[in-house]
Parts: sequence; structure tokens; C-alpha cells
Amino acid sequence: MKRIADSTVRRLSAYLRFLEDFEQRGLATISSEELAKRGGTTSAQVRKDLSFFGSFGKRGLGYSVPELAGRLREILGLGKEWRVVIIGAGKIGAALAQYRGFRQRGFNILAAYDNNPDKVGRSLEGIPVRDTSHLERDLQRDKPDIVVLTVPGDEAQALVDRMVKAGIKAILNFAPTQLQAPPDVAIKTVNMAMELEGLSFALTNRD
Amino acid sequence: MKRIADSTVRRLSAYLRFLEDFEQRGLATISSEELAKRGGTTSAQVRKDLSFFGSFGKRGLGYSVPELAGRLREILGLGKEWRVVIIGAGKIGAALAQYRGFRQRGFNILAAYDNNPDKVGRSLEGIPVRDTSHLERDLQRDKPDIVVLTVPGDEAQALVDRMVKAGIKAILNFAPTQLQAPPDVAIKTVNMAMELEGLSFALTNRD
DNA sequence: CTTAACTTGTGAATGAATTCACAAGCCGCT
DNA sequence: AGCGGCTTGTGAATTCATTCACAAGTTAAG
Repeated sequence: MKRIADSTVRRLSAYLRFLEDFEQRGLATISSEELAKRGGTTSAQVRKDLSFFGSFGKRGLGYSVPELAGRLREILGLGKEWRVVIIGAGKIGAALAQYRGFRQRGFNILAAYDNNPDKVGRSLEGIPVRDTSHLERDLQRDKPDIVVLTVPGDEAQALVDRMVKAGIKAILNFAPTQLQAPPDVAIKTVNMAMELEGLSFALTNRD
Repeated sequence: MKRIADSTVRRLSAYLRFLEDFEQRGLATISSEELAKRGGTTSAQVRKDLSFFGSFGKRGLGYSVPELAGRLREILGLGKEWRVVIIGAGKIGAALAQYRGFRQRGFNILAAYDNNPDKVGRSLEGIPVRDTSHLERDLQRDKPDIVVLTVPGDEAQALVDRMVKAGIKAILNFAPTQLQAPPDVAIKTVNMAMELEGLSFALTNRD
């Protein structure tokens, strides 16, 4: 399959969110134009994005809302339950553990890990907090699909190395660090300081 | 000034982080090649990124670490203290309020806002929680540069409208919603569900 | 002073993503 | 059945971003 750009996947995600909105309101069809307006893009962009995966619309009419939503869920791999663990039970880890949006979309958080003995054994919004020292054994046993990493920057790479060795193939990284991993491991980094600096730049360099 | 791509600004942020590392370790100079290796890019990319803003290196030698760090701080607008408020004192708002990385880089969190009376009047990691109903008055008075928005998706747009009317020009959005605002308002959205869906897609569509 | 080993800065070339523009298909009306 | 109004799907054109490749500048050593 042709390589799909990251930006395309993000837009598909956005389209799906809008479609779910429309679905709830009982609308049957939607045009690329309407979808584009909601997503801050153009109708040509919407059609091009979808065209990578097939042709789901009807000329003259638009797209069937439930059908397109289903197709997008399929494309994005949201048909199955993904098994997720969180590493780092600090403030951000805790905030993510309780975030309802995850469960809602099929991301099932199995456990959290921390190396602080005060936290180990307790529970975070109903999710057990386990000791990081048993990480390898647990990963082996629970076989999570995705790891969310919310540890301090200087601990992140060492944990990635351990996770990669244990066979993890997808990481959502909140540590403010550039991570190294083999190319078959998918990594997405969310760096809040970087986003703020982007705003700082925008405020500083306005024409 | 020529328009600078978002991706470029993000890389500049990353370079600065590495430079601060090198600065601490007392290294005097660094080449574009070393900077590239750390940032997972190429030396040509590093030099091109910097060339938009001037020529800061010495041929044959590389870049002076403290000088380049200073230039980047200047370019990114990190010379001044930015005044920040957080709207939404939920789990994510609280996690951000305590995040040391912000203060460290000159982002000064003045206050948090919430419409839950149980939270108003209390303090979040030393930051006062105020009532959202006085938002306009407070924005007028405190003149924050940046607003961090951590409210549920269905409340976000209404707050953006209020903020825009009050003259806010930069928003860091954590609500899972596409926000509408005039083009002179800079908005960065961090959408964790979208990132997870990106991983789901990567896991589903390998080669 | 000359040479060798580096490294920058930057036009030119390439590659990737977005936008244009239009033929082809669908619906409803007469 | 034929026409008018819409909307899709997609090559072609364009715009934007990255990579190449090399002249020009710097240092160190003989």
C-alpha cells in the first residue's frame, strides 16, 4: 500500500469526529464541502484524503454518514479493542488514566506503572498501579499494543529500550525528549513546551 | 518576513533543547551534523532552518553553543516572560499547572479558571482558581498573552469566542474540538485521542 | 605560505502535499 | 426521456518542504 502521510491520518481522525456528530443528529448524508468547512480544510482535500482508501461517495449526493464513519473506523483500526498501558503515574499519567475519550474509542487501559513505592499497589481511577521493575514480565504476559509514556525526560529513553526489547510496537510519548527506536516502532510525541514555544514564536513574529 | 513553516519552528525548539544540554556540559561549539543526529534530521535541514533567520555559524568550525542558544531563544520569543492563564481546572489543567517545564522557559501561569463552585477560590499548586464568569473582567485586567484551554469539547468554542472578543491572540487547546477563530489568533491543538488513533492506524496498516 | 581536513550557507534539484479543474455520475423535475 | 443542478473522483498543475551538492571560509599543521 502507498505510504499515507501523517497529516492525512490526522484529518481522517477529525472527519470521523464530525461524522459521529452528524450521526447523532440523524443526518443521512454529507458532502465533502460540509466536512471540509468543519475541519478547516477544502473539499478537494477531503476527497483526496478519502481517495487513498477507495471511493465511498455518490456523485451528486455526497457520502452516507454511517457508511463513511464505518469505513473511517475500519481504516483507522478502531474496530478492535487496543490494549494500552501507561508508564509513569504522575500528574499527567493520572490525568490520562481518567480521560474518557480513550475508553470510548476502544483504547482499554490495563495498568499504570511507576517506580515510586508509595504509588505502587494503589489504584488510579480504577486502574492498578504496578512496579516498573516487573515491566518486562508484565509486558510479556499482558501483551499491550500501545504504551503511553509519561515519565521525566531523563528516564524515557531507557524505558523505550526496555519496551522495544519486550516487543512493543507503538508508543505515545509525553516526555520532552527525542526518542530513538527501530523504524518498525511507531512513536508519536506530544511536547507541550514545544507547542507553547510555537505560540511564543507566533506572537513574537507577527508581520 | 518570509513565512516560516510550522515544522521548522518545532525543529528550532528541539535544537534549543539540545543546545541547553550541551551548554550544561560545557561544550563550546557544535556542528549541524551533531545537532541533526540528536534531532533525528539531517545537517542540511538544520542549516536550512537556521538560514531563514541569519547565518550564525563559522565555516569549518560549527556553531558557538551559547551564541546559537541565545539566537534561538530570541527567535522563539523566549526572551520575555509570557503571561499565561489556564481555563479549566480539571485533571489536565491541574497537571499542566504543576508542570515545571513551563515556568522554566518563561511561561508564567497567573491563574486558573473553572465554573465549578467547589474548585473556585481554592488553589492549584499555588495557582489561584477563579470563577469563569468573571473571565472578561480578569482578562481585561491581567492581559495574559496565552490561554491554555482544558475544558470539555462542547464548552471550548464558546470560551474561545469570549476570549477572542477580549483580545486574546494565542491559545493552546487541549479540547478535542476543531476551533474557529480569526486568522490573527494563533491556535495550537493537542489532541490525545487523535494521536492514539494515529498509532492505531500505524499498527493496522503496516507495510 | 601552502595544504589538508572540516563545515557553513545556499542555489538548484528533487520529492511531497495541496489545490485546481473538469469529466463522469446521480437525483429530481417536467 | 431529457435537462439542470449538484457532487464525486482524479489526473495535472502548483505550491511547499527537504535534500543535494558545492563554492567559500576557517583552522591546524608542516
